[in-house]
Amino acid sequence: MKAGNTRSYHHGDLRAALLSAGYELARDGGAEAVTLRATTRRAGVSPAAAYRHFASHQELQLAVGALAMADLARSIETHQARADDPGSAARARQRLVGVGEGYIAFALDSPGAFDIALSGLFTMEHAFAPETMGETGRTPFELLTDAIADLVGLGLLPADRAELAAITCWSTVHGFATLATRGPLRAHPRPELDARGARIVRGLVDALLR
Amino acid sequence: MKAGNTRSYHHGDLRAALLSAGYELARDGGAEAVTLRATTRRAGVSPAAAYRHFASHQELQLAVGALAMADLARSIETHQARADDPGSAARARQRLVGVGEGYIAFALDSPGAFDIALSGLFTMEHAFAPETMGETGRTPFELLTDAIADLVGLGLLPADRAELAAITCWSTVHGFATLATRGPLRAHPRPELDARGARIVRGLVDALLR
DNA sequence: GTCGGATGTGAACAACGTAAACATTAGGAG
DNA sequence: CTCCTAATGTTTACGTTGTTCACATCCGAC
Repeated sequence: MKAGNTRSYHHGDLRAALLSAGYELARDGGAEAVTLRATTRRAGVSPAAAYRHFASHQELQLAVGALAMADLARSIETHQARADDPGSAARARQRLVGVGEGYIAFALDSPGAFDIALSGLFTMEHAFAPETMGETGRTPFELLTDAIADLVGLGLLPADRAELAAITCWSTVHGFATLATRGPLRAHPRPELDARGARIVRGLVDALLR
Repeated sequence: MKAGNTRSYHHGDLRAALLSAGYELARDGGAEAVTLRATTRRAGVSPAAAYRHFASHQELQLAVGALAMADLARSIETHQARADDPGSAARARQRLVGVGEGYIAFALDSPGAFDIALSGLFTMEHAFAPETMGETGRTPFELLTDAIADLVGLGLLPADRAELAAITCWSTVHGFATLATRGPLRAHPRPELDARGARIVRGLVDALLR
């Protein structure tokens, strides 16, 4: 079958088409909008067809969430790349700041994608899944632990506080992103949220590296 | 009609019965379990009856969430009361620590209730709603801002950093509670989560009051 | 006592997730 | 090339959900 011929009985790569359709639905509408029927409808296929590629509706949502998670990784990587200072200490610090900035920026830029990436029941295994990796081949969680490990390696953070620091960073940034997208802060204007997010991230990293 | 006579056509106080039934469903099962039909079923009433007291399914969930929010306020108040030190500075500090501890303890003790309290689309108006107040007549959000205001009044926190401190505290605690109940940390044993939560809260308050 | 507004019921509808039986096609074995 | 099988998509159906509308019942004010 020729790729792009949507008329034929078989689709060719329906799994990818469903993921793409689901991601579009998630972008405006969040996880709730990624219904099995709406997704198959958008892919021009009958509802039951999805069951040849996903065991259930939840698995479809999880797979779409993985797409979003990969975009989250890319957002983090972009913000990490902005290391003006080539010094290794400042660089390591910027790597951690970039995790927070990229996390928050992604949530504010595409709240629907952020929603489906994090709303689902992602477990700790999910934290290392290849399909959630960014350009550098690392998942969002790995980018965080890498940044922390670098700081420990440079003696900027005591090793026995590394794990707690990682959880604290993740908690703060995730909490702020949630409050700013789904929570009571979601009505606030975007520039204000950007400024607040930046101050929170820098303030937290400052506090941890002391 | 006599109260408690469930046989009569009219219920007496169906609104309260629905809220109570919905809260029970939420306690095991989270917000997702609070379906309109399940709630009316448990109250021994037809599905459509709910529409005499709530405009929609979402409003029912929101009202049940308010019940949970009030319990959250009570949990915070309980933890705030543990101020061993009568000194006013240590007391103010404990008020803030109590917010974090009570928040996390509530989430870990009754994740279903925590879910419906925070998952819904609560806006900033909701943050002051009377039905979400605890014993002291203050909502969770007010308990947080009160604690911060006290610290400012005692000169322990610069006034211009009060708002940012409030958002940071909320973000961190909310993020940790989310990660520990719905997120990747949910499999971890309870005592470990308690210890981590306590360390995060104390560490954060220490960092802020410097 | 009667009547009106408030409150609960019943039946119906569209949308959803899911399963089972059936239709169509791709791709390898001969 | 042909044929067969496994993979993939369709159809139909079922139960559940939120919601609406016409109807039934009851409380309380007059």
